[in-house]
Order: sequence, then structure tokens, then C-alpha cells
Amino acid sequence: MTLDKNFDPAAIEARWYNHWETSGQFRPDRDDAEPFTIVNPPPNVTGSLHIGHALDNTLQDIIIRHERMKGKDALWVVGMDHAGIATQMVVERQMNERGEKRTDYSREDFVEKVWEWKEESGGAITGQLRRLGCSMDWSNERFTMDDGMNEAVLKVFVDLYNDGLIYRDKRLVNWDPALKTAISDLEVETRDVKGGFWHFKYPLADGVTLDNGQDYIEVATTRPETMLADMAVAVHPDDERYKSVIGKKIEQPITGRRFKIVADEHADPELGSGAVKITPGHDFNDFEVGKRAGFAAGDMLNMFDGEANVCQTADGLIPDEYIGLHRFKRDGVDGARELVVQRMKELGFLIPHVTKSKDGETVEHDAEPRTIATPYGDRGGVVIEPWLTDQWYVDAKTLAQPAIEAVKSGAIEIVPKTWEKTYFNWMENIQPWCVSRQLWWGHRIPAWFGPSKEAAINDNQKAIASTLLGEAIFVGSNEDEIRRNAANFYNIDPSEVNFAQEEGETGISGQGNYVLRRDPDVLDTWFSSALWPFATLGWPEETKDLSRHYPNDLLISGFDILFFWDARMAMQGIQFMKDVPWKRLYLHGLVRAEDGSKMSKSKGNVVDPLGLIDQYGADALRFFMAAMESQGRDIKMDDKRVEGYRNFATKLWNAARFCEANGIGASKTLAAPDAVLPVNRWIISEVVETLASLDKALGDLRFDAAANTIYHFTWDRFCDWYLELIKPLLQGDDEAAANETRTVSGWVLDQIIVMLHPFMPFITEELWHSMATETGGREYDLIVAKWPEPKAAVDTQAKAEVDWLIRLISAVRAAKVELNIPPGTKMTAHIRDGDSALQKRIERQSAALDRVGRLESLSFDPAPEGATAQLVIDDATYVLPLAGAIDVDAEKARLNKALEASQKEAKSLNGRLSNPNFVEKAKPEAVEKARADLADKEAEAERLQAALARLG
RNA sequence: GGGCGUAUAGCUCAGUGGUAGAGCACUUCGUUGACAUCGAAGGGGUCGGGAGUUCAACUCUCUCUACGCCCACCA
Repeated sequence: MTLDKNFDPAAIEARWYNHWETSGQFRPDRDDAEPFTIVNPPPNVTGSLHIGHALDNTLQDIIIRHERMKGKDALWVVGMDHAGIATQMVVERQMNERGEKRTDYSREDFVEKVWEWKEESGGAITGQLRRLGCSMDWSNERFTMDDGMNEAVLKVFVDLYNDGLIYRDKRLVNWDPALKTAISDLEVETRDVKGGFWHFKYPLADGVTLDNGQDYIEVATTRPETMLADMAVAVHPDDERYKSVIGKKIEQPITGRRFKIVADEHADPELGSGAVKITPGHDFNDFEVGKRAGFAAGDMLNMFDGEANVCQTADGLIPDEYIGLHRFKRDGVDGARELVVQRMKELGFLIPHVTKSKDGETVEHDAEPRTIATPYGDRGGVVIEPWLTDQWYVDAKTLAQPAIEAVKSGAIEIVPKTWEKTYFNWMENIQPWCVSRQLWWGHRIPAWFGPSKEAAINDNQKAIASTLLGEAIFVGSNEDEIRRNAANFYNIDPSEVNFAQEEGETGISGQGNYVLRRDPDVLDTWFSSALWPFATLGWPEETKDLSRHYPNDLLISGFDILFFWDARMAMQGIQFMKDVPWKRLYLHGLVRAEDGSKMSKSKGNVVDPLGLIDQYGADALRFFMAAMESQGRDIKMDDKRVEGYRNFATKLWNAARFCEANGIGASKTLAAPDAVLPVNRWIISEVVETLASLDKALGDLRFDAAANTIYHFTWDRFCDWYLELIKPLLQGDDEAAANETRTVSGWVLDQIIVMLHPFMPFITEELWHSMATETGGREYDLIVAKWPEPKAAVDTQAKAEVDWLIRLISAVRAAKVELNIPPGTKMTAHIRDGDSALQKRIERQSAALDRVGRLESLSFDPAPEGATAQLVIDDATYVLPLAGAIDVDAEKARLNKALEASQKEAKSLNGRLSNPNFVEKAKPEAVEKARADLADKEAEAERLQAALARLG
């Protein structure tokens, strides 16, 4: 095969990917090998590849390819997340565009539609992951709602329930009135919003007054509309202003509701008037105050429906004009907030906020302007309403304890370590996890309730079952009564009650003759993805994969899902597997836009990774991600840099072309070939060192260091020096030298291709197969090739020689530029102070010195009279006679510059060494090194001075 | 209010207790058959300010300033 002149990524990427996948090489059979496991964070089923996925998956692929090449049974589990809210929203939005809505469909039909959508577009991202080159185990692709996951979710729910770790509770939840579902604390984001702070008079009832005679208490609020459900006013127990009225009553002006003034330390005397109105049904603080004041959750007044429109409270005291109003102004229409303020003002209970205008006149405002930290639903985008509902909660506090311990003990290593604090802080302050969602798309909760949910909780008229019992089940034996109850309580058509159910199947006994109806709610998406590290391996079955691949070795995720996903995996994994889900947790940052801002669709600054792949190739994008991934830092997008790595790929391509053209083929051995020539021994040493630092970097999860290591070896060492230095050997008369060089260079190129493969899988696989072999082809593909094992030591002698060679050639080139000598000019050199070892070096390297250094002869004879350039390298001075007119001043300046540099360093070293404190207290090695360096620098300066003297 | 992070060359970023590096950009030179998606040689930084520890600090400690992120019930 002859390599094309130009490297075209698009031409090879799809071909190799298909080949790898169809030949099953993403997970070769290696039952005897040591397992290595990563699970991929399942992307949302409706998602498409964004730049963050490109980072996340590139890092994982680098690790998994590396481990696979090291011979391990490397498994990278892949799958999709059903993404409850997100996916349901997508389908609903599509329906809205067609003028339909979800409720036009039955639940079954709607879910069917979501499945259709999932089938249609759900796989988009998997195709995109393939374009990125990700070597996942597609043969076992999973979905958080496939049969196996469903079974796992069911078991987890039931087991947690039986252990008392899942329970049902009535308390305030974060209610999203747009999506009409409860959401967890994590799904709430606080935004600073401009709002108002209204001050009101709350009149004291029954003729009571404060000690100062005032007949009202001033309260202030940012949410005036909730006063329709106020149930108390709280003051601090020690607040002298109010002590006398504690226990007395307020009569709320609008509702006429009479309620108590209670003492509670929540009220801060320093803030405002020191008195605060209490709405236990619509504020998290007030809920707690209300509980302390003796209100049962069930008695707390609720004034909103699920869409945050005002509804009548249980006591019926909200005036009719408010019923049905939205909580606040929406689409230009005033809501309950505006009306409450207006009425309070009309009634004389609003205390205006007074400011002074520029002319010194006083101006009255209804409210004091304020910035308010307002909770928003991260999906629905509307203000969250704390709402009193029955929901399922996971006792996260109990589950968190061993997960905290696992990190403390080192069973889980978090990389970078700085994230530990964040993890601990969250875990130690964890709140009950609300896992029920009022959605249709997701894992239906396996609970069946009796005639009233309240009764179900109190009287145990509920079933929690791990078998799917259907929508409604009966309890009892009187069929007619059961049918009647079904109709009365649930509006269930009596004919729909399924009497085929076996006695006792529900796990409850009873003669109540009632119907249990299945909980309509579904589970939080993260409830199922928390099981990913073991459920994808077959749990609850005791599979071979499960025993071999759990715990996973590593999890790579963005820090943005540390709480959502990683922490929950830690909790569930330890709870159900009695072991950590993964040994290491690597957290990477965000990929930001070029200006450092967060990418978002609304800002229109998202970068499409597929566009970058089209432009520069997947290998270049991957290498960019790796090279930029330093621990604990976000990555700023930089197209120029991606371009640079495309250039790197081209560079490698051309190096391979050079090899091909010079009869250099694939390596014949895994171990480094034997070599006599210093340049070959040197490059083998460079491979040994590169491999060591590459392995170290990958082991430490330093992707940037790993990428830079292989980059610089390939470009600087191999291309810029080695290939140049061997050109004369390949084309020279010494057949043995040429053969050795061909063998070594073929071996080195192979090592590069292998070491680079995890980063740039496509071009390396292509080159792997392009290099000539004796048998006409490779025995195996690069993806399963063996990671290098040079079995060679670093050859210090060869390193010293080539190092000298490089310095000499570089010095000649630099001198030419400074003295305005055309770079191609052939020079001769006369050596002063050279010894026989140097003479031998020069003999060995004469071809390279001639061809690469343009030094056609080096002699130990004195230089002829006339202008010269002089180079001081190590112990010798190289005197280069200059033909024709030469600018002596330029050469003097050049030498002086070098001299100054030497002297400066010598002076600094001398200063240090003449400080007795340094000599006495510093480490002996440091003193030793300083002495040696000083001697070198002084000798160098002397030679430079001598050279200057010779110039006259 | 807590917690974390970041401030190093024009830009984007590495970095180590012993007087600083990469990529891009910039300057000069270069069409010798791998590569102009290139080569050669360069210029450019008092490593955010201040204090301390140390023989020695860009690197450790404290503090200040600026920016960013996360968590938190301030009515």
C-alpha cells in the first residue's frame, strides 16, 4: 500500500470504525485476562453529542484503549438514559407544535409515543459517539428502561422499602408548576431576580396592643400573595417589643383569618420589624416554624393548585376574587400578588416604602426594591412553588454514611482530590431525596394504594410489590362491593377490576373489599442511573460479568453531575453490592466557549463537535481534548489548537510516508532491536523514556502530560532529529548500517503508532496497516496490538553523543543566521582542545555532520588565517573559517552575548556558593551540582574569552 | 454566609523549593524529494499586590485584590 500524499481523515474514519465494531474488537474475548471496567455516563436518549460529551468520552476511550492494549479484559459499558423529564418534555413540545397536548392521549398511548420517539431519534448520539471513535461494547448496549434495568429498579425500590430506606411522607416539595411535578433539591437552581419587599400592617385582634400602644404588627415579605394562607406571625421569644403579645391573635385583613402570634427563634429581631408572617404550606422555613407551632402537615393550608393558581383553602376564607388567579403577574395579567398588594393598600394596611427624589421630595412606593434569590426549576424554567404533597423519599442520610466512609478510607479515590471536600460537604448535609415524579415517562413506582392515600399510609392499605400487578388490584372477596368501591373512590369502571389476581399475591391480606390502585408516579431518572455500575452487568442476576467487572475500575464524569449521579451511584452501589461502584472517580471540568463563557443554546455559542470532526478529523479533536485536560480546570475551546493537532496528524502521516519511501517497514519484534549505531541506540532510549512518562501520566490520569509526551517525542525527537540524522545512513554505502537503521526506525515508528493509538485511533490504525510487513500484512489490528515493551535500558553513552551532535548542529545553524550566512552554505571546522574521544565521535557522525550540519570537514588542524566564527561546545571550540568579507563586529557581538550569558550564570552560582549558609545548610546534592555547574560555566566563559581574543 | 478554584510570555495553558516552559500569534531566513497542514533561527515574562518561613520561593504559609464556580431558608 502506498500512502496518499495528503492525509484525509474522513476517508479512513468510518472504514476503521466499522471494521473494529463488526469484528468485535471493542471487547475481545479475554476471559483469562485481568478485567478493567468503565461504565459510560448514559447520555439522554434524546440527546445529541455536544462538546462536553466529546471531552468525557475521549478521556474514557483513551483509558480503555490503553488498558485493552495492555492486554486486559477491557469493558466499556455503554447505554442510554431515558431521561424522564427531558424526554417527556421533548415529546410534549412536539405535540404542542401539532396543536395537541399530552392529556389528549391516554397514559398508555402517550408512553407509546415516547417509545416511538426514543426508537426514532434515541440512537442519534450513539452514531455520534462512533464518529468520535469511542470503543464501547455496543454488543451489550443498555437502556435505563430495558427489561434488565426495570427488574433492577423494582428490586431496589422494594428492598429499600422493606429496609425502611424508602418511605412516603407529606412535606413541602419543590414543585414545578410548569411541569407539574415534584423535583429534587438538586434540580432547583437559584437565580437572582429583581423583586420587591413589601411591608404590611397585620392588625392585632381583640383590642390588644403592643406595649407602645401600636395596634398592629409590621411584617414584611417578598411574597405577599401567600398571605392568603398565612397561619401565624412569628416573633423571637426574647424580643421585648412583642413579648406581651405572644399567644395573642392577628386578624388577617383580607381573609379575616385569625391566627396566633407565636414565639420562634426563626424570627430575627435584627431584621425588619423582627416579626415574620408564617405560611407553612408555601415556604420551607415557615413549614418548620409551623411544625414547631404545633400544626400537623395535613392541617397546613394550601392555596395553590398544581399550576400555582389560587385555589380555596380548607377553611374557605379566601375571597372569591382570588380564586383561579395565577400566583403572580404572567403574560401581562395581574395575579394574586398584585391583587393582594392592591387590596392591602386600599384597606390601609400597606406601609409604603419612602425614598427621596433628586429634588428632595419624598416619593412613596408600594415595595422596597430588592434582589431576591429565587428558586427556579432547571428544566421547566419557572419559579418553584413549595407545595405540600405526598411523595416518596429515599433516606439518603443513612445511605450516605458508608459512601462517605468509602472516600475517607480510600476505597474510592477521587481525582483531583480537591473535590473530596465538596463531596463530603454535600454528603454530610444530605437531605431526604424526593424520588417520585408526577410524570408519565419513567419507571412506574411499584406501589398500590387503597381508597384514600391518607388511609393507605395510616392503615397500611397499600402494597409494595416486586411483581407487576397491574393498574388496579383488589383486596377482599366480595366482588360486588369491590366493584362499588372502585367506582366510588376511583371512578374505575367496575368492569375493569381484574379478579384474575391470585389470592395473597399482593402480600397483604384483608377483607376490606376495596381496590388498590397503582401509584401513578414514576421515579426520578437518577434513581435508575444510580444503579448503572452494577445493573448493566446483569444484577440482580449473579452473572459472570458482574463478579468480574464490579467494582468498576474508574468512573469519568463531569463535576456537574457529582451529586446527581456519582454520589448516588456510590450510595446505591455500596447498599446493594456491599462494595464501592468504582475504585477511582475522575472529575473533569466544563468545555467553555472561546471567550470563557458557558456554552448554551440560548447564547448561540455552542460548538458542534461533529463540525470540528468534519473540519479537522476525529483524531485532532480527541487529541485536543486530551492535551487540554489538566486536572481541575475547565477547557476553553480553541479551534486553532485543534488545527494544530490536525497538523500533528499530518506530520506523522508524512513521517510514515518517508519511511515507506525508504524501505522502512513494520517492526519485526516487540522488543527493541539490537543496535550498534549511536543514533539508533539513542532513539531507542528516547522511546524507553517516552513510554515510561506516558504510562506514568496515564496512570496518574494526567491526560495533558500524556498527550504532550507523545506529541513532543514524535515531532521533536523522531521527526525533527532522528529522521534527519538517519537520512545519510539510509542512502549511504554502508549496507549494515542502513539495514540496522531501517530495522530500528521501523520499530520506533511502530512504537509511536502504538503509543499514540489511544489518542488518535484512526490515523494510527491506518498507518499500522500501511507499513510494509514481511508477510504482507499485520497479524492483528492495532486496536488489539500489544502495548510497547522495549525491554531495553537507557543508553547514556549514545544519549550523550547524540545530544552533543544536536547541540553542535544547532550552534552552527544559529551562528549562520546571526552572521547572515545562507543556511545551505557548507562549512569546515577546525577544532581546538578536542580529544581523541571527540575525534572518534566526529568520525562516527561525519555523515550526519555533513548532511544535517553542513559541516563537510572537521579537522584538528589550526584554522587558517582570516575571519572565523567560533563555537564553544562542551570542552572544545569549533573554529569555522568564513569565506569572503565577514562582519567581525557581528561575530564579536555574538560571542560577547554568549560570554555574558555564561558569566551571568557563573556569577549567580558563585554568589550562592560563597554564601556559607548555602554550603552548610543546603542539600549536599544541590551544593555539588552548583559547584559542577560553576566549573562548566567558568570554563565556557574562558573559552569564549579566548575566542574573542583571537578575533583581535 | 460557607466551601472550592483561578490569577505565569500578546492569547490559551503546563510547571518544579535552587534565577521559567509548550501551542498559537509575532520577527528573520528557507521551494536541498517525508512534510509550507513544513523547516531553521529568534524576540517576548520583576510567574496578580504585600508580608512571612527558608541558605534559597514562581513553587510553602498568611493576607489583600480581581475573576469564576458550588452549596446555603435570610422573611
